[in-house]
Amino acid sequence: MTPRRRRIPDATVARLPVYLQVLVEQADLGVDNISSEGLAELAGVNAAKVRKDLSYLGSYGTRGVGYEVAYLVYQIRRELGLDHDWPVVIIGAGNLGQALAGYGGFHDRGFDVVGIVDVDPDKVGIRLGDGDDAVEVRPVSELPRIVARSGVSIGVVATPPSAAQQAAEQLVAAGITSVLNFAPVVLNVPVGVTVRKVDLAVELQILSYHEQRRLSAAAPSGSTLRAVRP
Amino acid sequence: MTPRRRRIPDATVARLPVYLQVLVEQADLGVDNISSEGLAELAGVNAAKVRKDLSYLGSYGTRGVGYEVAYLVYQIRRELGLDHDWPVVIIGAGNLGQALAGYGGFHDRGFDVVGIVDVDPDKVGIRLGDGDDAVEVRPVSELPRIVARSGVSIGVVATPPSAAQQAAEQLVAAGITSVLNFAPVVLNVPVGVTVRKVDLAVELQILSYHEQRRLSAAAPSGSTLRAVRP
DNA sequence: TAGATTGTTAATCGATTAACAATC
DNA sequence: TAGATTGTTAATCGATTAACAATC
Repeated sequence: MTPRRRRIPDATVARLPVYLQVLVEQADLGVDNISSEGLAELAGVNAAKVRKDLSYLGSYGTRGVGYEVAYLVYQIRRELGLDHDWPVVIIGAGNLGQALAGYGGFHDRGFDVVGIVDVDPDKVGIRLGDGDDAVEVRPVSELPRIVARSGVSIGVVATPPSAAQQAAEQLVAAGITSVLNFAPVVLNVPVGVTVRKVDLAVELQILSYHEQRRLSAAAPSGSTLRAVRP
Repeated sequence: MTPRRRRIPDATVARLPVYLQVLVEQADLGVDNISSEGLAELAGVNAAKVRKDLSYLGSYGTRGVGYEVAYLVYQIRRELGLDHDWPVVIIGAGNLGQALAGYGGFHDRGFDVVGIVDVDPDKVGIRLGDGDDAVEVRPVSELPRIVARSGVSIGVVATPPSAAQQAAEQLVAAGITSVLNFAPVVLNVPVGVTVRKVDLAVELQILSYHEQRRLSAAAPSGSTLRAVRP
């Protein structure tokens, strides 16, 4: 009854997809072996971190030689659960929802948008994406059926902020256990449901902070840009 | 010549926009004062963290009372450089670039898309967004002019992965100092340029990992879902 | 064997949290 | 004054990194 493998640190889990991406690229270039130093360089991290991260997966390298690219790709994919495709459902077919449904980057990396739903009857029926991967916007009432039919466990919230909490509840009620939230609100979900949040404006706000610092670093010390204290 | 303020930890900078979002919401609801406990609850973190984070900005609370919402909004905005709008330019007018240019969430939070460029002549001329904020796709050759005219310092890379590095170089050459990268590649930029990366598929991959764990936790110990070791 | 590179240990660093004196 | 809540200290935890023995 002991777990087969210790928990992998969050920080490592977040980097594994980056290593995977780099390794797949190298495999395509015909590279068979790579050292922690080489992988680190390409992934933009340091070599000790690469070795430590990979050591959580097991001892898959060869001392004096490095790591076999194809084998490492296989192991990282297996660890992340990427050895099979994942169906995904999107709730909210506005600007962003439509772009996500039509975004090839998901399908390319093993995620199939099997459904997109919206409350707005005017949006229902719109076809998004192309070829085999095209989906049609359906009413929210069909969410449970879509989830049940396709065995979806990952849902994407792409509604306006005011509708996001209800959307999340509808996803959870339909059986979704992982949520990717694009709405700028904090979602409340039952324990056991995993939420990740991507707030596009927040990313810009953080860049704004860095730009701001750059400006004040550049400003002369007697600058008029001084902070105002009450 | 000493810096007016110690550096704020990255983890804190990443949370400030969340506090800001919650505080603006509360201000709209007519709430004047909030305790670290209340803000923590709404932001989904713990109260000690809120107090520590806010303490990096200064001592803006009142013991026994809490924080004045409006004043905290003002201070966080000032710290993040959000006391004025920021112009933003997008390179790449595919699916994602078009969605970002038309995405109201940027403008709502103080970011103006002042230009979007693409190498594809077929894309040039497409109008995106609506009303005052509409922009027209322009050729990449106009990038330097757009940056110079609008004083843009933040650029968004929304090209396919194969074009992303060159796109980043064009942004930097045009004078951009902060880059938001949506392409699934590691960008190489000169020191001094800040890059943040948002990889939509990576977010799904991390959720995939959590789903995978959920499955193997649920599977009986003699399950056929056992990992294959060589 | 000599050279290279992993996997792991131990040191360091940074972030989180509990606890509480300060103070409204 | 009594109750509430901040701001800060100190303890804890987790992540990063350097260093090096193990080993190909």
